[in-house]
Amino acid sequence: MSVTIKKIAEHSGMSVPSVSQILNHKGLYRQETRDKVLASARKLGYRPNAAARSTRMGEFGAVALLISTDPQRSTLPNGMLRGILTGLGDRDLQLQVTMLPDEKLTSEGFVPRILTQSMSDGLLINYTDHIPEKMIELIREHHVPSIWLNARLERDCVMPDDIDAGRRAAEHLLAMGHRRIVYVDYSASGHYSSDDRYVGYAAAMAQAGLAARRLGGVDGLDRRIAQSRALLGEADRPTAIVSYGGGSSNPICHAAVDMGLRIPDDLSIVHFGGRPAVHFADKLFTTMTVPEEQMGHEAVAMLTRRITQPSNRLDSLSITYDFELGATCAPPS
Amino acid sequence: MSVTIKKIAEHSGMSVPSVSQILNHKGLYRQETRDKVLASARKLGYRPNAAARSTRMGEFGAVALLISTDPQRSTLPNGMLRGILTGLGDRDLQLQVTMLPDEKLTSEGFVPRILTQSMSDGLLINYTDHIPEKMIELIREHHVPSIWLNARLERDCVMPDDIDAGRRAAEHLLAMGHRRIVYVDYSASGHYSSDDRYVGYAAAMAQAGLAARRLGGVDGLDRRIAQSRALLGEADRPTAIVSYGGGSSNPICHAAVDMGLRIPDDLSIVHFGGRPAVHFADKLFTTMTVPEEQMGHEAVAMLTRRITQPSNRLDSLSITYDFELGATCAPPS
DNA sequence: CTGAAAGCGCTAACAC
DNA sequence: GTGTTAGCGCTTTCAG
Repeated sequence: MSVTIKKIAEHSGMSVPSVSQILNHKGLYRQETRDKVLASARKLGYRPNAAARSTRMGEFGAVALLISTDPQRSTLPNGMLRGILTGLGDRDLQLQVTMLPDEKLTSEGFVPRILTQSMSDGLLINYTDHIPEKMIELIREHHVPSIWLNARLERDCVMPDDIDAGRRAAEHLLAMGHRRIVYVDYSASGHYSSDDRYVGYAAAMAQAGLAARRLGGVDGLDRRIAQSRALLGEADRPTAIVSYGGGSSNPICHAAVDMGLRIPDDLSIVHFGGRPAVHFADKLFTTMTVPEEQMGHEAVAMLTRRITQPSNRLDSLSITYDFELGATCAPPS
Repeated sequence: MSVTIKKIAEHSGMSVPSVSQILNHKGLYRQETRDKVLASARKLGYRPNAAARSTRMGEFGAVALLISTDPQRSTLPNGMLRGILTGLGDRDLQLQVTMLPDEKLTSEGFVPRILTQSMSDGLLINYTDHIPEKMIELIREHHVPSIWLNARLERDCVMPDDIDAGRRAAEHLLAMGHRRIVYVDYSASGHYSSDDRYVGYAAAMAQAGLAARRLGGVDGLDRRIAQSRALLGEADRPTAIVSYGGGSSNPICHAAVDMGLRIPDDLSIVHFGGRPAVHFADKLFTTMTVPEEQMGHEAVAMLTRRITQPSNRLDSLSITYDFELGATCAPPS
């Protein structure tokens, strides 16, 4: 059926090992013989069998990306995917993608094949949700080099620097002269970034001698708008918002517009988000942009280091956010 | 280094093939022996080597997903990924993801390994951009079962039914009593869906004895808003819009709000989009939702059929959009 | 310069 | 019931 080295050997009148050598640019063969073999290979449409090669070489030439099953949220940020794919491409590695069941739906004890078999040279684990303890144990036992993304671990982990980002977001507004700045977070994920961004924001506020304040914890768009409206209706209403993300900015913006407050003239907003940055009406949000692509890239770099030196655990890497200047911030009126 | 069947054989005092048989629940061995072998396997932490198994079996247990490199747009719709991943999971297949260079950046003639080597049992090709002719040729020559997504081919292809969706979007508005309905499309992708959605819309308009009208072809958010504003400022301004997608709805909505037109009271909008549906202010867009997950699922089903019966080319599959009733449509005032 | 021999980890067929 | 033999496609080593 398929074209093997053996067929090329027969076709070109050479031995199997010779063909292998020539196809891999090894050995000291006459140019004439090389050409003959290469011609046969091309003519027959030869494609090396990766599995056989892996078997022989003892490596797979592939790494796996484990993502959690989350019906709602974006499970695989495209920037990160791009970063990973280009990073792997440079090293001639393939990417295998597997969904990891999260804590809730692990009832039936399903374990993905990637953890029960040996089929990749390393693991990239995008830890956005709650992976069952059992899975984490399995990953440990697997003894395959692993790098975690978006987790908060001492070693072998790549994460965005949310504290720094929170601080810089607040500092941007403080530098413009804002004093009453509130942190709004309507996400309900429980991810550590929620707290970290607040911590950074609060640190900047403290340094400026100002009180920090955090809003959120309300479910449903209507109730979020109502809460935002209450905030903006206060006597000493805030002049600026640090918003956890798009889902938090929307209720705030809608409430503001509804109350006749203009953005950015009457209310400034900095928020966090992925690429590409989003708009509010015709205005680009001033955004602390998650360095997704770079995270993917760095994760691959770390993983390949761990693959070549399996014993060396690596210090985790914090990646700073990009700051994207939009049109949703102005000095307070 | 790693635990092989051979080590289990030594540890349990059995032969290599016997261990293999027992691990694969084959042969007629005594329960006692089975237990002995399984115990050894567990104790040593055995993980079957997938590459060796593939070599022996002549199949890879994996399919590849080819996506195009597009820095801007979402290259891998998450719904589709989910559909593919769950579909493959049911058949115990792995997913390999590869980026395919698009027409423009193929100058250097880079060919991904997935096309030069034999390393998957089939290909899923998400054809959103312009893949170089040379790549398509290579895919043909590869002789590996392939299914195309989002392309418009007679065979071996899964696509959403854009014509039907365009028609249904218009019909929804017509049924509410709208007569002046305009199709707005600010996408610049040149994807066939642009035209197909219009064709469906136009067909519904024609059937109602009304004139179809198409707006778009303008670049930059400001100019789009300006054009939208002009449209809504006309004497016989439209009372409803069928919008190609979020990027087209935004300028329209912004212009409407700015001109004091309320949505949906003064202007109704139906648009096309992925999941989850998006909001305009506090209102969910009435949306024709791309059946991403189902497309992924069906594509896998078709691909596995082609893998088991390689000669049988399959008729392409059109998948109907889901209709999601939002709050952006109302009868004309 | 080239080919014979050996082996990667695994499985199918067939002895005994 | 279990072990022997053979072989998947490929690469490495080494003899000639």
